[in-house]
Amino acid sequence: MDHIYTALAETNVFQGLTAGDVADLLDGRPLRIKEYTRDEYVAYAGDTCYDMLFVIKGSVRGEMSDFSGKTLKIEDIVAPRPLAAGFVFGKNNRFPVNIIANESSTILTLPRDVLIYTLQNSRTVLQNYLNAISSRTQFLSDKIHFLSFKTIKEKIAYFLLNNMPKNSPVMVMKQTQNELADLFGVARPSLARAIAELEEEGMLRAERREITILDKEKLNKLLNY
Amino acid sequence: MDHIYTALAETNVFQGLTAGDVADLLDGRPLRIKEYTRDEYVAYAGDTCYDMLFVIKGSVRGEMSDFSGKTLKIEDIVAPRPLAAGFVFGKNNRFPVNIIANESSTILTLPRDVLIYTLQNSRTVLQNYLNAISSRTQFLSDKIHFLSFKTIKEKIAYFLLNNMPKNSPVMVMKQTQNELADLFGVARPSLARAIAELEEEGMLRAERREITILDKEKLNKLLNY
DNA sequence: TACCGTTTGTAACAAATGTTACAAAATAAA
DNA sequence: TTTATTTTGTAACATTTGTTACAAACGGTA
Repeated sequence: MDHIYTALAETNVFQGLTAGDVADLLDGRPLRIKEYTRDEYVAYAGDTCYDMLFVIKGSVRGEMSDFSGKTLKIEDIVAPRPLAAGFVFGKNNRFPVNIIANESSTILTLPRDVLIYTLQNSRTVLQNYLNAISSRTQFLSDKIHFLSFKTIKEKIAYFLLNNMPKNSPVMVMKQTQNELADLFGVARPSLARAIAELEEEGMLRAERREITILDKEKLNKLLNY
Repeated sequence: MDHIYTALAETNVFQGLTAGDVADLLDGRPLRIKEYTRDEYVAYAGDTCYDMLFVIKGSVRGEMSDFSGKTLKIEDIVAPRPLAAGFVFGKNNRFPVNIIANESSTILTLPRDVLIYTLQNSRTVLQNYLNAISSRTQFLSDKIHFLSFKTIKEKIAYFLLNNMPKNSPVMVMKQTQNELADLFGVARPSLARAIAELEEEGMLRAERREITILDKEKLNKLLNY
């Protein structure tokens, strides 16, 4: 069991506690541990989420699927990390995605009751847990804000204004144009064209990954309809 | 103070407790109560959110604003309701929107410490709070899923399949086409055209607010690229 | 250096959506 | 009922984005 507690202590939910602290907190509580082989389903989208899951070993992926089966999008979750922390409670506490093992993996199941017990008995874990799901809310909230921009130019403006270094108008992109296009949910040539247009309009100068902001005010105005 | 506790007991976070229970829980804790007049700012977007707020009386609105000021979108929050529950904790615990009073309103401030104390001392409140922010996560998650559909037809298909009555293929829309178009983030005539096309393709029959699903399978397929 | 795979810039054309406008139908009000 | 207002259906046209294709520029490697 020791390696389990050690792995848990490394997750964001138990950070600040030692493996020993975790062992004391959870000692005697009904935990389930299960091994999964490659491509085995850990949970199905729509399943009610009664327990909090932790990836103790290996990695799993979340696949968003739809009304008749085929997969859409993927997120990888590598040990040690909690899984679907935001879906244990709430009105519609169901997995939003299929969870599938990428390799042989170990999943720890922490029943909801045990989680509540733990949250009430460790102020640290409570804080961590609240931070974890709140961060998720904030991340999603930002994402929606971003998605609410209609045109590609607006998305670029928002992205640049948020990621620009503070001192200099020059920034070097970490991503390729292809990765950016995926992030924006647009086609790569469309992104290139939009950048070229912003360039023509004098707002920036772009040369491969290096972008220089020339007119910050004008970029701002793009975002205010 | 009594009416304060009564109002709190009516919020989702304190549901299941009587006003007396709430009074006992919070007795002696440092709560701040402040009155706001119409159009007064309660909080600015970007402000760090140290406390949990409750609208005790009146109503406020959240306005999303951008890099140079003008407002974009609005959500109304009517008493009694908590405000920004998901933004008290987390990495980026800042208000995502400006909060402005719609009328003369009363706001109760519950400092983060008091909130944590309360969560640890009332299992009911802990459960309620977790449910509240988890529901928010789930709501946002659904919203993103919805926004991830590219075409208007896909959005319609998703909306119909999710809101259709279980027994009958006929549904009567609660919203006008205009409201639906806003919800989908598209122009109203574009929505009407998309509905007409789905009709031509034999998936449904639409007559004003009454929509009959004719080919559920075909609608499904739209969502799987 | 020469070679090869990746990334970027660009163009022509197709598809989807927005914009504007207007008339018919439904609904509400007088 | 008549009248006014809202909602819906539709069309023509503009704008934006996607698709496909290809060449130039870049980066790594033999």
